Amino acid sequence: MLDLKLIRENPDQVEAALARRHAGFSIREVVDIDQSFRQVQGEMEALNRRNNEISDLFKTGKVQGDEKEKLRSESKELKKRQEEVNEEHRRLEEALQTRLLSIANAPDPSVPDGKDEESNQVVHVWGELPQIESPLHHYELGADLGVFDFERGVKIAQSRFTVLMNWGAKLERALMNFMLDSHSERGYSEVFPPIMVNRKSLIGTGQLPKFEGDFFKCADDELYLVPTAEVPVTNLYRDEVLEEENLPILHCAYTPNFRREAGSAGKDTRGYIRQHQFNKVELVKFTTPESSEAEHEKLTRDAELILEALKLPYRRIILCAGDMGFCAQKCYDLEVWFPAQNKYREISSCSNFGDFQARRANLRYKPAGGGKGRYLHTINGSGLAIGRAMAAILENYQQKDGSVVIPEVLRPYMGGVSEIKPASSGKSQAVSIV
RNA sequence: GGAGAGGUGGCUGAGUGGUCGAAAGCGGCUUCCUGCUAAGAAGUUGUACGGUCAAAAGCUGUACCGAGGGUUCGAAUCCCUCCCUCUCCGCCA
Repeated sequence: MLDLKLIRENPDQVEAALARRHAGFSIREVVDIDQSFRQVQGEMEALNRRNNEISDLFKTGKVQGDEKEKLRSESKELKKRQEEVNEEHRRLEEALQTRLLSIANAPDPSVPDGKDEESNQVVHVWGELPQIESPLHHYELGADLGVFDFERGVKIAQSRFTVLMNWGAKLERALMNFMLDSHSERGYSEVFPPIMVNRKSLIGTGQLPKFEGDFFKCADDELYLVPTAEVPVTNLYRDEVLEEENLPILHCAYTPNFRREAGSAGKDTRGYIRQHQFNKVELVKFTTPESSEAEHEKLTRDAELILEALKLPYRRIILCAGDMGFCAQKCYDLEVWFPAQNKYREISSCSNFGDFQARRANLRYKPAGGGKGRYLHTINGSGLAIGRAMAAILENYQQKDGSVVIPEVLRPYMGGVSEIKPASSGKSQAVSIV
């Protein structure tokens, strides 16, 4: 949520910043509503004041006889008008609030211009692309290795649900543990939150009210399956005032994530990279405004270190203003190399939200030098999407015979197994080369 | 699921329909005092949104005692609805 005062005082500046998103966000309406809202509030307060005066007269016993009746009827009269004014006030407040909640964050000045992904810029590229002759897709390899069972996933749930079998299940778990351990060592404290959350939490991190149809919602309870650990973890401190000396707070969390993928029809229909349910380790930071930029860089770097440890070729791109998510003021995507697709695909998205989420979720801190609570800054990023990491490993580590080498850092998490092989029976086997 | 208790300021906790933004204690802040630590004394201390002001301070208005309604000139206090928390019982990994 943008600062209403900022909008009120610098409407043109805010409007210009939002225009960079090319998404039709306009604050003109907000400015108008705000103006009438404050006017009506003035009227409402005047009525209240008079009413308070009247009851004060009764209180001090200064009125008697006739006077009392007169005041009573005046008060009744006031009340009628109050009802109308209150109704208007309420209506305007709600309108203002929903408008404010539906306006995206203003892009940071360092974010490049552009309308869509065409204008995203490569920041740097890491790793050497593997030389593989006619590489197989991860889902082809995975089917032979017996690590994915796509058909049964559909049978027991729906399309875009996949069952991991055997070494697939183990690899997924290995990735999860490896990532959590790595981040813990780097100072992120681990959190394992609820994976169902209430509406307030989703409003706090910006998914609602604008993206209502994107999430799975329980029919009989006001609860949603989390689309990302960002939601429960960021909302941990909702409506709290933290101490500056405890900042920055760094958390890492594993959760499954659930997304309806509305609007993705036809995209990535094969394979494991766009699922309704997928696993992810998320990094979340709470910082002061002064340090958020540096912490954002560090967090992005922490995500990259996972890719480097797995020896997966990747590149970092900075999203242009038009391609950034709703809440972000600045965002880097990490893209990992998929040999069979012959391109880089997103595996992590690391965003600085400034005080946008903090304002929504009422996340504040008390400055060390004293003074009023200030909104803190929130930053988060995937560290990493586990399913995509697994798919990338299958493709990048594939051998001529259809076997797949396990990245070294994962072997301790896989019982020392260094390679998985397809078997004629269709069941995968593990071979220890060490 | 059944029965009961309760939601008040950063925390604990009192509160008779008006003098209650709300006692008291703790904590926080400021000052004083004792050579240090600790203790002691006095004062001060809610938030939001408006108005005034170049701005801050100050002053000032309104709202806020879980949420929303109702009764009343007037509600933390009475009534209704909802939400949440806790305890006991049942069920359960």
